[in-house]
Amino acid sequence: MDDRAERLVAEDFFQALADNTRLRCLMLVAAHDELCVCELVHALELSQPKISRHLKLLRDAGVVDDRRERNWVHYRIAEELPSWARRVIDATREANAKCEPFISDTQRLATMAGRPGDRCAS
Amino acid sequence: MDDRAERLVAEDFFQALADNTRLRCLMLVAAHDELCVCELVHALELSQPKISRHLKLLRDAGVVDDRRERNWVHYRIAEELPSWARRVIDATREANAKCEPFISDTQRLATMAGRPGDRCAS
DNA sequence: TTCATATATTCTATTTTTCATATATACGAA
DNA sequence: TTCGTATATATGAAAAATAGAATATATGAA
Repeated sequence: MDDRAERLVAEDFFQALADNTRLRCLMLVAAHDELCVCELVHALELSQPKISRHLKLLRDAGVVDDRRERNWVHYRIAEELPSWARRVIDATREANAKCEPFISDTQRLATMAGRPGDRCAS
Repeated sequence: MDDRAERLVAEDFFQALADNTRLRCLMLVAAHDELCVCELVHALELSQPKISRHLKLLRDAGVVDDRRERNWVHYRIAEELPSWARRVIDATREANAKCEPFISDTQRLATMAGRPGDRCAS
């Protein structure tokens, strides 16, 4: 009956960002257009179930979209994300990309071998 | 020994915003330069201890400053707040000011009688 | 079908957060 | 000092979030 998208509630959005694992995932995803779970697992050096659980929360909050391609599930910033929320993510990234743990996350991702698609380092 | 200000950690900042009571306080404070506790209690229609507890959390996170004047304690957005965090708050306010519960909060504040300083309605 | 890889989910314990209530403190006036 | 107003804190219970470990599902290849 009511198929319009729910509006993004600010409290829910900030709740989704209020965890370091989710923030680290989001910063990487925002910087790379699209990343799959195994890339995040490698970059953050955390267990796969932990990454997966937090990605689900981000997806349920409407912050990211997922796309399956063969065995991989690729995550990206949700297209439907309101522009204000997008601006929040961008401002956060600009200010924090040069701080830990985001520097190291980015570096580990960049040097990861065997990435899916054409995202290999060498 | 080390008197530099701690850098604002993104996770802590978003954690501070991840609660409706704190968001409602913050949206009002950001829109009004300075508000005291009793104004927030009136506008949000919540108990004084509850407001006070959440304001303390915002203050400890470095998001707001407080200033005592006679019996009243006035809260404002922290001067030291990094610009990226300020942009986050502004983007949130621009997008959400016309949504509930922020509309009603603003209205109740505007019609509140006996406000301190020269902030009376009539 | 079976296997291997990639990802998701369930379970249970632990930690963290939030709340209402009661009490305490700070300040100014009398 | 005592009172009244404004604000802060302490306590204990309830609710929510997070975690690791084990298990389940999905896809494609053999």
